[in-house]
Amino acid sequence: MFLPDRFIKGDCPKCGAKDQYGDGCEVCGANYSPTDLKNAVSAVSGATPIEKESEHYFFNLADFTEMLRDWTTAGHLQSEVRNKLAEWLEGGLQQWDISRDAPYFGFEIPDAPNKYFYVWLDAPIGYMASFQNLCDKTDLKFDDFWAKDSNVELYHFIGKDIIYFHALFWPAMLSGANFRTPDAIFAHGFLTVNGEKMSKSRGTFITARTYLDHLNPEYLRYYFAAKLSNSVDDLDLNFDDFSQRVNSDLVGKVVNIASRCSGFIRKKFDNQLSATCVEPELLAEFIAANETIAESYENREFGKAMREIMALADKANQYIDDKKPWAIAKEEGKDTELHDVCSVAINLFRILAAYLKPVLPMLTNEAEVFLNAPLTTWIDSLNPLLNHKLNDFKPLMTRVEADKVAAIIDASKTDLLKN
RNA sequence: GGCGAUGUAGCUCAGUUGGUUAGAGCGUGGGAUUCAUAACCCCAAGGUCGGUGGUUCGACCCCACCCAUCGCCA
Repeated sequence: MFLPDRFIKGDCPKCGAKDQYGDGCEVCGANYSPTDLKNAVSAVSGATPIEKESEHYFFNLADFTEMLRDWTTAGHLQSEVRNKLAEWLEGGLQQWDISRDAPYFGFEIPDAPNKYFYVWLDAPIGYMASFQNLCDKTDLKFDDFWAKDSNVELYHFIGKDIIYFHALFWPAMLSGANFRTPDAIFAHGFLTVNGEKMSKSRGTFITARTYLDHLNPEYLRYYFAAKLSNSVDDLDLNFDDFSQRVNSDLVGKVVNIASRCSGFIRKKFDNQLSATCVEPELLAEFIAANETIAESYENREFGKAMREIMALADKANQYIDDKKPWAIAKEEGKDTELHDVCSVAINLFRILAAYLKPVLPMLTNEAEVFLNAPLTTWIDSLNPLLNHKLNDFKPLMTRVEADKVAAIIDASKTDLLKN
């Protein structure tokens, strides 16, 4: 394989320091070419590199300097990303080597035997190809989305390691080919596990498949949402925090609201909600929150959205605690009050379920069954369920169990041995 | 090595244009309660806001340098 400078290590040709990279010596500060290194080896395989002469194809990125300077500073990028790209632009854009010699994978370059397109040239084009494939099967029109004058919104969600390909080369490629450019590139950080990089040897390299074999995906969806912001910060999956957070927020708070009131509704009122809403102000407050929650979602401040929703869940539990339906139930002639209080709580739960739907579709489906009412729209006006028949409540979500988490880690270690 | 970021309570994270005693959730300790999947409610402890200088009447916030961590280097 082709070895970039830093994948070649060896002894400094000037001071003889060992284990130096191919571009410069960290001991004496000398700069040199990787071919000057003594006792050079591949940092990847340890093999001795050989020199080959090869013709390469280049993308003349510098031709797009002005276009990129405008595009990268026009609100399409996060500020951290913009700063990073400014570095490249200031240093002057170099030609981008877009060919690789066989053996390589992907697409062979036409009329250039044994030469292939560099993977990051064709990978984003694959987005368009996939979409064309979809267009072929539906009524969608490719040009409506990708033509220069398209006003459809186009976003890419990527990891921070591939920012350059999507925020620098990709807009230049699209521009050069006379296609529209993305409205925005959203970069996320990396996922760490228990504060460390995922490591196969430590058994912390966890695949989605392994996770799914043991735990409900909604746990992870919520945990990620609760910790995600619109920055490129890394995100840590801390299993202790994960279990506590999910159990506390989803089971202890949100589901608990329905759980603790549904029994009264079922036993005393045959699962029929009250015909009147006795707390219109409280419900209005919950509904008013839809604006800030929606704004947080829109801004990709998912953690903020989850905090806002959980604050409402706390408020709902406080309301129940304040009214004490279990005490009301023991008093003669207070059935109406009991009915009203529990019905308010169920309606509060419904609003929370609607807010959580983007993150927890399965839980929301279960809630819809229980509520016997669809949550197909964003709740932004007062429209409580009144005189409405519920289905019997059954546990909407069970707690994260410690042995399941341990099983994931064990399975991850076992998977490693198999490979 | 160059560059970009990150560093706030035991854990995970918020802190809007610098402005009184720095916040939340979880965890911990205490209390209350028993409707609820030992859940919920109330109270409390706990932080030299990575370090050192600087700017300012005033800095978690601005500047410089340093340390640690992460990433990128076509």
